[in-house]
Amino acid sequence: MMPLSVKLNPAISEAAEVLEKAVRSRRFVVAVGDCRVDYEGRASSTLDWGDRVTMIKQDGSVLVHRPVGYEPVNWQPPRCLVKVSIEDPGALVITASRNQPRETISIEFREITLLATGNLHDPGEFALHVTEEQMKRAILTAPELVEEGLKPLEAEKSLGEAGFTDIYAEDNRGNLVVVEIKRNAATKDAVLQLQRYLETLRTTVGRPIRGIVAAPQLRKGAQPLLESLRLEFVMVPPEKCFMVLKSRRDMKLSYFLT
Amino acid sequence: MMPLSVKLNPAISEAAEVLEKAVRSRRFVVAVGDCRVDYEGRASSTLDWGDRVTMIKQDGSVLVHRPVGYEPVNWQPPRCLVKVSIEDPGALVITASRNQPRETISIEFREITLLATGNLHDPGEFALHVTEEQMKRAILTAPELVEEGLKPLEAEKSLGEAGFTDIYAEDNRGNLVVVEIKRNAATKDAVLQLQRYLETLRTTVGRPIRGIVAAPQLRKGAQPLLESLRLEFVMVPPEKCFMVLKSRRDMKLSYFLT
DNA sequence: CCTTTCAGTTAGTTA
DNA sequence: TAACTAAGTGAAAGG
Repeated sequence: MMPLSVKLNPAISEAAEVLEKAVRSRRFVVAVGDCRVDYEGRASSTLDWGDRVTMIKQDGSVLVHRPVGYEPVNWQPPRCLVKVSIEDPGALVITASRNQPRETISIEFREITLLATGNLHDPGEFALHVTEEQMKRAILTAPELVEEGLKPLEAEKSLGEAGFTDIYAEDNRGNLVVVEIKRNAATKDAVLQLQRYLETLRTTVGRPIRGIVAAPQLRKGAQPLLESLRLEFVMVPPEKCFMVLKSRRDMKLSYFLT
Repeated sequence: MMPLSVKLNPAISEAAEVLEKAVRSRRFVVAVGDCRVDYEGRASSTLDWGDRVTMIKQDGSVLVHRPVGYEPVNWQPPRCLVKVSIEDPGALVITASRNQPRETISIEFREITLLATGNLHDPGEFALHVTEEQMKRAILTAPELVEEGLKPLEAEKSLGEAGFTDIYAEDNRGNLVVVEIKRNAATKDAVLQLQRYLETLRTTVGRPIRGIVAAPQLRKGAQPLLESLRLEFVMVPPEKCFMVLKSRRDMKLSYFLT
């Protein structure tokens, strides 16, 4: 990778110079130091003096991280305008703003311990397996994951106002079946969503319709609701979906190999 | 602040030593380098080689940031177990795992450009203003934000199964009023939630009941639903709430000062 | 500990 | 661009 420019305990004026240049040429910045942060936008916040890690990313994202916790305490999303200035002598201020919504954070440093800037080269592909989308593909590929004899008619049937069903199918006794897929334990909300789909469909379709929640698990609180609405739950473990997708990939592979 | 220990382009073995010690004594770690990441847990993911910034926080959180985007590409929440090991010579691996749910990420470095460790001292207080809670307090303080003559009866009236209303009030014609507050543009969901409250209330209360969504804005898609359910929308800008809370704070202050 | 709800949610997809 | 929905959502509050 390209070498980083690293300054230890730079003077505020020197830090400003380096930062200014890095921001202008859209380089990555990591700054560790004693700062305070103000935010004004959808809400507003203040954060008093303390040691934090600030990152300015190559797309203009700005993140301020405290020494604990998963989330940044303050931030600005990609494509914001970053400016560097010296307000008082001895006070370096980074301002990051965007419109729509109009938001600004300003980070004021009174001491910078570490300032590293450089170009990070990251071409690596990221792949996340078994999302809800993939569960749907798996069920469309192998409907027996939900029920033997299930025949998918449409994925994502539109119901106008009410939204989209995950899977719209037919069982082997001629009932229509709406399948609502969740990759996590299904909540009441999932059950209510399915119910809304069914209500909408029943106003336009004369045939009997079943509603099935397909998920790895059903939340305790969702069980009574499910029963009272006469809906069904089928456990579909993500691993099985993964196997289906994997075997499909393997088939494809063998198809190309033979 | 306590000085950072900073290594530039350390050998993998030296980096492992420094990291191991830092993790053991729960110090903050920032590492910039060429790595790949695997994750296995609720889902699973792989990330190929590239330059990233990895932080290990003092509470055990682990974050891997690509050079773009707000979110970490991989992470582990606070209180996970972090281990450092050398797998192949020239390959440093950081493993972070937790139970409940059982999850692991492993970060394999083949090159480390910058390794900084130290104790960050961050006592600064963080204050976020005008949350939904504060909007509620503002409306309870100044009900005219919603409607002239509105008299709050209860905040958070419990409706059993159906949840809690934000504000339960009475208008100047003797109607009951349920106010649903959103700090952002109100969605269909907000309208449906309000509708559920009203349905529940109407089974037990004989008086006419109005339902009002109080929010800075109403989402377009929520408008027809609102009308069809005969509910109302009142625009309540967060700035006005902020002013009400501010003036209340000022009053309190003057109360203490006089 | 489990469940519910909110978030300055962010991010992705589609009309 | 706006709206809608999922997320390895995370975090807080309540039972």
